[in-house]
Amino acid sequence: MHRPKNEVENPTGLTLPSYKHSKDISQDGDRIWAIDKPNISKPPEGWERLTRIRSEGSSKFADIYYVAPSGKRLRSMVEINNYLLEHPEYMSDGVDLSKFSFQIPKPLQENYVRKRPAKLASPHEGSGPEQGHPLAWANQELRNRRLELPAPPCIGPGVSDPLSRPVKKQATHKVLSEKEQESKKIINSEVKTEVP
DNA sequence: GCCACCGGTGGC
DNA sequence: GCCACCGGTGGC
Repeated sequence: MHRPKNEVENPTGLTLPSYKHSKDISQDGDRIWAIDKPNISKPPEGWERLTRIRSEGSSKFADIYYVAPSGKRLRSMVEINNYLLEHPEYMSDGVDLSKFSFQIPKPLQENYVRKRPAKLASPHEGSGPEQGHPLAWANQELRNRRLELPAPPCIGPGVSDPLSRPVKKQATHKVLSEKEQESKKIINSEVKTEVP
C-alpha cells in the first residue's frame, strides 16, 4: 500500500517515532541504553510515536506519546481509544488500538530509574526507626543529585527531542543506529539481548 | 493558556 | 514490582 512519508532513513538512529519499532537506546557516558520491545507496531500512517526518555532519577524511565495526524497528543490507550471514537474516520481507515503500544524501553542502567519508596516510613523522624529505611536515603540522595544537576549540556539527537520547543531539562540521550547497537552489544557482553 | 515533563498511585 | 494512567506544574 502506501508507505508513510515520514518513514525516513535515520542514519543517526534517532528514536523517531516512525523510525523503527525495535530499537536500542543505550547509555555509555552521556548516552543511555535501553532495549525496546521488538514487537511494537509501527504507528499508523500519519501518526507519530514519541519516546521521551526522562532524566535520571525520575520515577519512570520514559514516556510514550502518540501524535495524531491532527497534532493531538495522546498519552495512554484510554486517550487513544477516546480519540478514535471521536474520529471514526481513522478507524474506518484501519486504525485500531492494536496499532498502538505504550510499552516503554527498558533501561540497561539499573539505577537509572528511582525506586519507589518502601511502604511509607514514619512521617517524621523521632518516633520512627530513622535508620531502617535505606531506600529513603537513596531517594533523598537522588533528589539532591537531581537538584545539583547542571543543565544538560545538550540533547542527543534522539529519543527525546525536539518537537517544536526548546527542551526543558533533560539528560543527554542518544539512540544508536543499528550498526552502533551491534557493536555496543558486543562490547557490553552483559547486556542481554532480548531474543523473542 | 498551552504543553512538556515529572510524580504518584491504583491495579494487577 | 511493574505497568498504565493521569494530575500537577513550571517554563514558555
